[in-house]
Amino acid sequence: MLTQTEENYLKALFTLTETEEGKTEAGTNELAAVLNVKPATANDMLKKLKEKKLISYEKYGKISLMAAGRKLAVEIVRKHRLWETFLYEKLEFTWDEVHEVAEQLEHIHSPKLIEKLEKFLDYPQLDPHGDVIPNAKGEMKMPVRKTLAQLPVGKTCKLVAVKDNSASFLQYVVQVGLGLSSKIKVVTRQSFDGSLEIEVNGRRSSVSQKFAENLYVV
Amino acid sequence: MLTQTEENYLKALFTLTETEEGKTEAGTNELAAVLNVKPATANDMLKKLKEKKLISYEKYGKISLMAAGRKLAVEIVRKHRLWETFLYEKLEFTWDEVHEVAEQLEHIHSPKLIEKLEKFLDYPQLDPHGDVIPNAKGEMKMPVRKTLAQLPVGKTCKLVAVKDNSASFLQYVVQVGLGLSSKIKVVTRQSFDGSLEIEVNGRRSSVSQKFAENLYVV
DNA sequence: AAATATTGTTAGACTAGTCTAACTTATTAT
DNA sequence: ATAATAAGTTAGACTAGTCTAACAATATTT
Repeated sequence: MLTQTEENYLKALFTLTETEEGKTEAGTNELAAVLNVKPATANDMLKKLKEKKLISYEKYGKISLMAAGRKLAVEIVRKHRLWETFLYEKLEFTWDEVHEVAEQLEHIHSPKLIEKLEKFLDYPQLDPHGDVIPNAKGEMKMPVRKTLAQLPVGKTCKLVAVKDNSASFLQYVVQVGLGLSSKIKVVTRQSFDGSLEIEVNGRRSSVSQKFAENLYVV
Repeated sequence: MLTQTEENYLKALFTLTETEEGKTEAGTNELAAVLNVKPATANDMLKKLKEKKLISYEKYGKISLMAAGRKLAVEIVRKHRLWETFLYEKLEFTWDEVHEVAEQLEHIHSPKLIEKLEKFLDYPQLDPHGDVIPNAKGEMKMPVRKTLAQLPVGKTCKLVAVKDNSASFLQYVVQVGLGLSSKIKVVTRQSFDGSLEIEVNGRRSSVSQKFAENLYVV
């Protein structure tokens, strides 16, 4: 069985190599940065994970997950997102509070617990941030997602997810009056810089293109 | 903040010094035994916990919890019992399955999580084994508890807790047709050895005095 | 009270995970 | 194509938690 630390490395590699489109490899420094450790530390762990045949990696080369490693990583992501859903839906946690606690809960080992939790939550498809929850087989059906930046002027849409899950971004989102399932209307778009004027619950705000690109809508 | 290991030592000391009536101290070997480590290991940790002023302990002397250590221990017991209640009541875990998973969940650090979980469970007083759940202030109101062995012949009672929480005992309990809240009628008692004939859901069984002493009833 | 048994302690070693500091390889820019 | 920069690696050290083996103190038995 893996240690929590090993699990964290696999999860980080998963998000690093599968979140950004087309990317399938990561580097030592990059990995160390997201895990808040020094490159030397990450390097040691990479050797260990290679030894266990969970990643493929050669000295001075790029890192990628092997099938067994990816499977374990997906399992951890699944647990993380199910716990986030539990905290949000059953325990009244807010959007930006769930992540930190789920970081701990994702390391609880008990297949039965996750099965039962998923059932209790009635087999949710998306977590509170709108990210896909892998099913028990490790499959993630990726919905095609559109960002607010792509929506034509005049149209109304519903917020289903955010791309950036940092607490600072989430707090900004809340500040603009947005939450999951909020209705958003695009009032105007500046062709100069792509910034938008939007309307949420009758309240108008002006947001940058970058902001709009971080909001997934349907 | 304490490590999981430190938390486990405090919890073990708590159960060792407060579960048995009148006992307020423990020894190194005894502690090591319940934690499944060698006495040498426990000895190292005792020095560390003493350093942190969580226990009182002198070389070759007995061990007892100091106020700060006891408070932390109670907090862990509280978390353990709330999680057991959650697993049993919400996730359909059985009586004998909850403990193992709760051993992991009790180490999640988040005051808000425990507050909300307690509220979600509607402030339960007893866990699935009938043990008292300490409240947020760390108070445990100990109910006076009667065992089945003390019940007069002819009386009917309800099972609220068991003294021995070992999986083997719990499985035996289930075998006799008993569960939490089961109604039990004492049909006969042998004055020779204190053994009882009991009736549960119309089904009669004969049980030893020792068995009956491990069942708390109201 | 001496012998024996139990209980507790110490010293030294090991693993996992981390660090710093020095070094090597690869990439980029002039 | 060489110098500068970035990325990656190694060696050695540290902490936490564990072990074994040897030793010391305390308790028990005869």
